[in-house]
Amino acid sequence: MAVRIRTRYAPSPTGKMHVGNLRTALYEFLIAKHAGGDFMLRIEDTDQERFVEGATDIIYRTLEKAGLTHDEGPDKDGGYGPYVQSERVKTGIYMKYAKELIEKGEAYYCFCDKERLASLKIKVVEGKEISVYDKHCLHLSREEIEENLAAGRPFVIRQNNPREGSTTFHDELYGDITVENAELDDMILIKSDGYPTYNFANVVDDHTMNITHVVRGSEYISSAPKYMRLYEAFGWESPVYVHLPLITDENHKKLAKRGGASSFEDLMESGFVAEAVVNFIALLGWSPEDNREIFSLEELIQKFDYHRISRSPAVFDIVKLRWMNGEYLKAMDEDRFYEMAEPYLKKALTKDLDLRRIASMVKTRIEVFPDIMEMVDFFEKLPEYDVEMYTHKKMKTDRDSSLEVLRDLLPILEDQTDYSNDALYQTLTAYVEKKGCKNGYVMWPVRTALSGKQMTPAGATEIMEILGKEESLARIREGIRKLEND
RNA sequence: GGCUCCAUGGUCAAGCGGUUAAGACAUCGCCCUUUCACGGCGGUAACACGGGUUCGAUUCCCGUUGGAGUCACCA
Repeated sequence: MAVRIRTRYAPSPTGKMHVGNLRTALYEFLIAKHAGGDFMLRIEDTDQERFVEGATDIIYRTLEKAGLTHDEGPDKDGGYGPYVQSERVKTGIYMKYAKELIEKGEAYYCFCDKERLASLKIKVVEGKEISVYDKHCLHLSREEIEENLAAGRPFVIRQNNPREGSTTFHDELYGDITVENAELDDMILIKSDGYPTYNFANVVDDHTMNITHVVRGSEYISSAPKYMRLYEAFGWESPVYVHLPLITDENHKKLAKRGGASSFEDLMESGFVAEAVVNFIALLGWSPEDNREIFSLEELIQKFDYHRISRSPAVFDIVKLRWMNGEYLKAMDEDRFYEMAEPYLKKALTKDLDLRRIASMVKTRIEVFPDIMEMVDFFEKLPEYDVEMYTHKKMKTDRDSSLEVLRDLLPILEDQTDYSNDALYQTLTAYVEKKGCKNGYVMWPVRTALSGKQMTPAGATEIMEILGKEESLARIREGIRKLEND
């Protein structure tokens, strides 16, 4: 009988969700959904000091926006609750299991104070300090322990790891990883405030919540052997572990927890669409069998095979994300695109213009929404520009030729009454024909005078139609003046 | 520094003993065009190094080098 796959995303509410966390959540979601299993959300808030008000909401919002709907969580009871560790603490579950370990001799009370612990620290290199606990309190007699406890002295509970032998843990991607037990520090299971540490709570919760696949960043790989010691001590079966390669910045360093634009929220604010970001991070560390790159969430669920996850770290390349976002924008339906583009259009344009039309012109030319502003601002006001812009080698234009063309065209355009795109196009091409030159020879200077830009979302005549006769003529006159004064 | 992991173009990556070593982004060039963009076509660019194993290594093993992660009463 097949075991139902259960994965969990277990963030700690300490701020924004960076893309590494999001990818972990995505993969857990994908692994579960690919197999028709359950994806649950568990909030790991055992560190009250780092707890950030509102961070839990960010997690909910991000997951929702990314489409990673959880089957169980604080807001969706699936029978394994509570799903928030600070609430689980109240049930006494962690202390119960810690004491079970003490009974078995696999853990022990430790009453060492900060000073003693600090004295254990060794300086390594570049000011780095490490400390390995010396099992001092392991040797306390039963009477001493009782006495300390009765006196209300603060204590922690430590894991009692052997110093001989070695421990091997298996990772689905990295294979067997073996370390000497002497390397295993007696990590703290229960803190002096009564809360469990991340490591301990993780093991207890994953087991009691029936998690089958634990997916987490590879920064946790070095603590995994200690987990095996815990599973062994409890006599529990270990879930499948899948450690994910790191996502790094351009300097190949682990993405900072609150790095600049590396959080999902920041990316949204920068004008990316959620689907594109999800698609992009899915491909950071995983690749499908074929060469496709654009995937909807549904398609990812169908195609995702976690055995194809890479083992080497990946650089978060915002340039490629931008490209992919552009692909999503091009494929987006007009209504949704307009809805999302509107705020940017309104910020750049206060005149009474056909924003819907401008939006569709801009749609295939931008990568992220804020690109719109710079692309359309010339409709509002002719920007300062250099006369050098009239010179273009491929169009075979220069300042003199442009001046000539604009001078010729001015009276013609003054007489023109129909300022529709079609009519204007006819007028200009008629002039081109008379002159016996290429379209660009005429269009380039006209468009330059109208926009003051190298790049516009539309051609010369369409810009004129949108600008209207009066404004168009004013800009052409301005162009002539500029060229004359040069 | 100890331990662990990683190593194909600038970046993401396919490859899982025999290939002209894919593809994408970026970059460059050409074409198209009412400029740019879009689109189309093409170019430059990679198996870190040294030993093995093998008839044959990008691929398997070892070492070197390089990079990263980790070594908290943080997760």
